[in-house]
Amino acid sequence: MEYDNLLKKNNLKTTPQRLLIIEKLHKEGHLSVDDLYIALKERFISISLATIYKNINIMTQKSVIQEVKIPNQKSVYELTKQEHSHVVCSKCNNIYDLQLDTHDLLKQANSLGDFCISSSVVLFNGTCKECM
Amino acid sequence: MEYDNLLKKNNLKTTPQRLLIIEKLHKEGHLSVDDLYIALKERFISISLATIYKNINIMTQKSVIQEVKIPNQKSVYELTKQEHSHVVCSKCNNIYDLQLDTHDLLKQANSLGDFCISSSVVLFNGTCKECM
DNA sequence: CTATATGCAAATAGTTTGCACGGAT
DNA sequence: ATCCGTGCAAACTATTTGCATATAG
Repeated sequence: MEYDNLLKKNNLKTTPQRLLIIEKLHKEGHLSVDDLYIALKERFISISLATIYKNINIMTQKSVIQEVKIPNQKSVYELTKQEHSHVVCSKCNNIYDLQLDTHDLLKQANSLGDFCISSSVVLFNGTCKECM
Repeated sequence: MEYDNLLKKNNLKTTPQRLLIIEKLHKEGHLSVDDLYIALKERFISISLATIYKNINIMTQKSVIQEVKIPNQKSVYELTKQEHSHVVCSKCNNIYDLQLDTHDLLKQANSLGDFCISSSVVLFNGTCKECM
């Protein structure tokens, strides 16, 4: 199990709770605090919301996971991976990953000369295939 | 005062509190709930946080203003205007507006065929002129 | 005059903290 | 054996709601 390593590398002890958080995020992609709480509750009936929060916080700090803030919605979390964009479907509200070339965008932003831009976060609004 | 119209158009009564919220946002650009509370408190000593929240909520609903969510920071609000991007300076944490051509970006996102993209929100991280 | 906004207090939601116990290394 | 994680309860912070009064139209 590679998740194990991911945790060890960051000096985080491997616990079943943490593994399940990571596993769920891996499978589902994007989950809110409540999503995670409900999901983990299925396997760990007495899990506490505090545990979810503590783990989200420490794993975010260690960049194992990261928060995705979305207009008009609760934040969700995802495993940290290669930089990418998101699409929020305005029908089903699902969130999808998108691999984009943001090179030109960064160049454009830098060309104004007022800023030294290092990274970008792009979020799209639209409709997904299933909802079209 | 044009703000007056902005409110009337949306069936919102013109109150000094609302005018000041709009005025502050116009001048300062991006303010958090607390920023606004502190700012309005100067003129209206007995203003309530509830008033700030109620006004932010209704004006957001009517699209007079809008929330800007930023990674690792409190949300701020701005007057609704032409679509634009934001730069967050990682030194001073100020937020700047940026007028970008996102045409290519949208095209790129649409060209994948999996989504029908209607709009984008772009946020840059970098350093501003003063902090360089 | 009527409808809506304000300010206060209370209620609710969301998140964090401290501590005793249990599990990982 | 030690350190860290978990779960619980309590604390705290953020936001919303209900109501009486005040103000805009």
